Amino acid sequence: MSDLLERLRGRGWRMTAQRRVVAEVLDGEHVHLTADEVHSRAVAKLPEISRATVYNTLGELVSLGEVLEVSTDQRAKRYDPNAHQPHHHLVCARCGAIRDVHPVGNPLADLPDSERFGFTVSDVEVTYRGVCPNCAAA
Amino acid sequence: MSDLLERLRGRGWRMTAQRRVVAEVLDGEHVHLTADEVHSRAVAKLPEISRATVYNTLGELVSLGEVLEVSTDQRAKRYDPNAHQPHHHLVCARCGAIRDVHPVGNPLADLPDSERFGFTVSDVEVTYRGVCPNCAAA
DNA sequence: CACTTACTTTGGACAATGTCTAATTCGAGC
DNA sequence: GCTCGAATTAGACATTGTCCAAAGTAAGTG
Ligand SMILES: [Mn+2]
Ligand SMILES: [Mn+2]
Ligand SMILES: [Zn+2]
Ligand SMILES: [Zn+2]
Repeated sequence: MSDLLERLRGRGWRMTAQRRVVAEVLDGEHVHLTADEVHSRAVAKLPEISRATVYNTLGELVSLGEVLEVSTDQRAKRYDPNAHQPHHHLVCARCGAIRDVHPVGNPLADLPDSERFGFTVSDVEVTYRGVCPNCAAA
Repeated sequence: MSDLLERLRGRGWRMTAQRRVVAEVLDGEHVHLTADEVHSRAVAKLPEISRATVYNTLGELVSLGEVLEVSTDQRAKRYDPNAHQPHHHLVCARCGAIRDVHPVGNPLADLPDSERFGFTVSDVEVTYRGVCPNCAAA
């Protein structure tokens, strides 16, 4: 994660204990935390960090393109540090577990012109749903 | 829409003015209204209908499989009467316009076993994003 | 190192969306 | 027309997120 912090400092980001902690919490693979989850974990490392700062920092990381906002359910937005490799998501319908996945082919090509209604289509977002091995065993 | 009302009556649905109005509001193609929008339009036809009833009725229609809940943005859920023909969505990033689309091929087949993490994958949801002709012209 | 200043953080008010409940009303079968 | 279980209602409450004015601080300057 010092990669990320270095890059951010290079972009003129003022470094604070709060921002360092948020960046630390977001480290890892298949990480898709809600703002509230980020806040809880951040508080464990820096008890005085406020909810507003977590929201501010997440918003900035998204603006900078260093974190993605994903919404796999209609509850809270989730924050995804895997911003530099395009991917989609596989979600367990029972427990909510989320994995990053890389389907083959280009889903954009699957939308015929006759189904584009004159839109300029530039992006596609795919969410697979199913049951994870843990939940299937239970 | 009397199709829908007939079907619902057949399923033992008690018919009320409120439910009739909600069903009327949801009639049409490419309809994807929020609960609040449904409420506004319902109030225009039946001024005393309450917010709670709109939420209740929409929830029941979803449970009955007569209306789909779609979330194309991370704001409010949208309610879609086109529940009997599987489809995906094309969304204008500027104005939020939503069209029903039918991509070719089976997107489920595009997810290799090596990318399934042991999940039993049963469903996929695709959202295309772009700019609609109206917004492109402006 | 101390100073300065613009940037950051903070608590709490506020907003948007949705859920729940207890009291009242009502549809529809008899 | 009655009756009764089902539906409606207003409003309290919950969750998620935004905004603001006041206080604190990172980091460049000399
Ligand atoms: Mn991801
Ligand atoms: Mn639709
Ligand atoms: Zn699971
Ligand atoms: Zn548009």
